[in-house]
Amino acid sequence: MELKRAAEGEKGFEKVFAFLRERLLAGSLKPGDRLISERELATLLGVSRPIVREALRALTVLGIVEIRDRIGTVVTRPDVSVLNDFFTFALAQQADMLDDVMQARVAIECQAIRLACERANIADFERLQRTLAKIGETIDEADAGGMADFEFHRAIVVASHSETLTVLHSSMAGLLTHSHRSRRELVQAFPSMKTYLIDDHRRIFDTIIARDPERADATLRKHFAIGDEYRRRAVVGDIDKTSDKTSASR
Amino acid sequence: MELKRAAEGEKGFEKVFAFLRERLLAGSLKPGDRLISERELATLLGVSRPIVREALRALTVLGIVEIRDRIGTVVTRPDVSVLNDFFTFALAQQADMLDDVMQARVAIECQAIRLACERANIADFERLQRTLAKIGETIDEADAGGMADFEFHRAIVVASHSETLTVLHSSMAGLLTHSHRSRRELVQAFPSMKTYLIDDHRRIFDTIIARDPERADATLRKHFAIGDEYRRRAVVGDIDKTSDKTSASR
DNA sequence: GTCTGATCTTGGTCAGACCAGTATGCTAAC
DNA sequence: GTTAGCATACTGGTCTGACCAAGATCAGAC
Repeated sequence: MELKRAAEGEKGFEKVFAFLRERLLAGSLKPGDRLISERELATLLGVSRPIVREALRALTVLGIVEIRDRIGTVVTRPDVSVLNDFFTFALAQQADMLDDVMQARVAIECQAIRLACERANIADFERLQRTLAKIGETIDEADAGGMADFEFHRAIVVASHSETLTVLHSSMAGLLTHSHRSRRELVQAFPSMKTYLIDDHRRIFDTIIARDPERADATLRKHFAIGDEYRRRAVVGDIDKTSDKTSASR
Repeated sequence: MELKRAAEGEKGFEKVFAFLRERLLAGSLKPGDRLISERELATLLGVSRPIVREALRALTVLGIVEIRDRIGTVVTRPDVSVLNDFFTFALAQQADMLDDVMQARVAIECQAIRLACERANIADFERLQRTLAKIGETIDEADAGGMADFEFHRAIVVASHSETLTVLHSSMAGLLTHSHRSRRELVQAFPSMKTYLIDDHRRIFDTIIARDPERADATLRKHFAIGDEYRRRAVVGDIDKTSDKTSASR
């Protein structure tokens, strides 16, 4: 009695969701397809329209389907925003997870740069070149600089031509931009950092151009390690001249 | 009559969802908290109950909230299953994504093993030891063997003591178990694989014991590469003696 | 003090209705 | 014959009000 999985014992929402999931997974519903109307779906499955809407809304947040006002519901290509939403919520409730996410970010990027070495094309190189130049131009600006930094790293991931890696990386973007920005705020504190930021990114770029996965990975990893070191030094109070900067943004 | 169209431009579902998201992200709604009833929420936000249910259902599939029948809606700790669902759907519609996910898996695990070298404790070592032994014991069984293989790799990630990495890794678990299993089916085809499976995992284990991140990463990476190679060879028809095995499971 | 049952509340669901635009087809004008 | 125009049948978006089943609660009986 407790498990009525046998028949169509599922009730309401589950029934509709299962019905749609089945078609989706089986492939009889492919991206671009238009679902039958909510009303039809309701009568077809013997449930009310609000229930159907619940199921459709569920699929919407999963990025599988898109409800278009007055048009209909269409199957979409799986979207990134789901992971984005999830991480946003998940991290909001566990702030200590930020350091953890950084680790995941390192993981993603190091793998991405390996793939980038193999798969990057001219367009990717150009994008990397552009973003690299941007880093040099915005070296003295916290916001723009942080953005440029992020764009460069994103370009690496994009160059991996891996949808999954890109998705994972961008889903952490929101959290990472902050770290990029705060790193830039340290530039004024550590003059040496200016060199580090420019040269290091340049070195990373070179490894991709050279298509040397091992060296790319190692260089990128070192890049992160040095960044950590700077941040650590800042935390322990190695800064004196720009204490206003750091305190202001915290 | 149309109250609040002016203020909160969002309509219906968006309004409720935004309202809840705000509280969730701000932290005023923490895991374990019970939300106000659907009816109250409806009147509070000036929408109908079905709309509120849509929003709650959306949060449910995101694993942020749990609707308990006749009890209420409570905030839960973000769950991995969302990612699982997502990948399942995403994969069904883009089969080529599997290879992509494998790359992400490699990324996660290689980062995890590095952390594991630093952070693994006695309990982690014991778990690794246990799962390693299991691999040897179940070397001739496809199902149990695949499971043991997976458990070992999971133990590595767990030993990294990184929540995020663990979450990401297990979210791909559903897909990976299949790959683990199919790999095991190749054991009969390639006698040499038996050695590969046992010795290679042993080597990986040793690197963690030695707390040598670089070697661990490299060894694990090579492990995956060899696995890929076996799979590639199987695909191109390098198997002759056990064609029944492979055709049966496909 | 404990047990029991009525009542309140909660989620789960339904039916029917209205609105606002879209899509379509049919008519009427050119 | 072609096309401009409009009526109509859709679609999603939403609301109202209602009923059910079962957990939660508390008053009253024992």
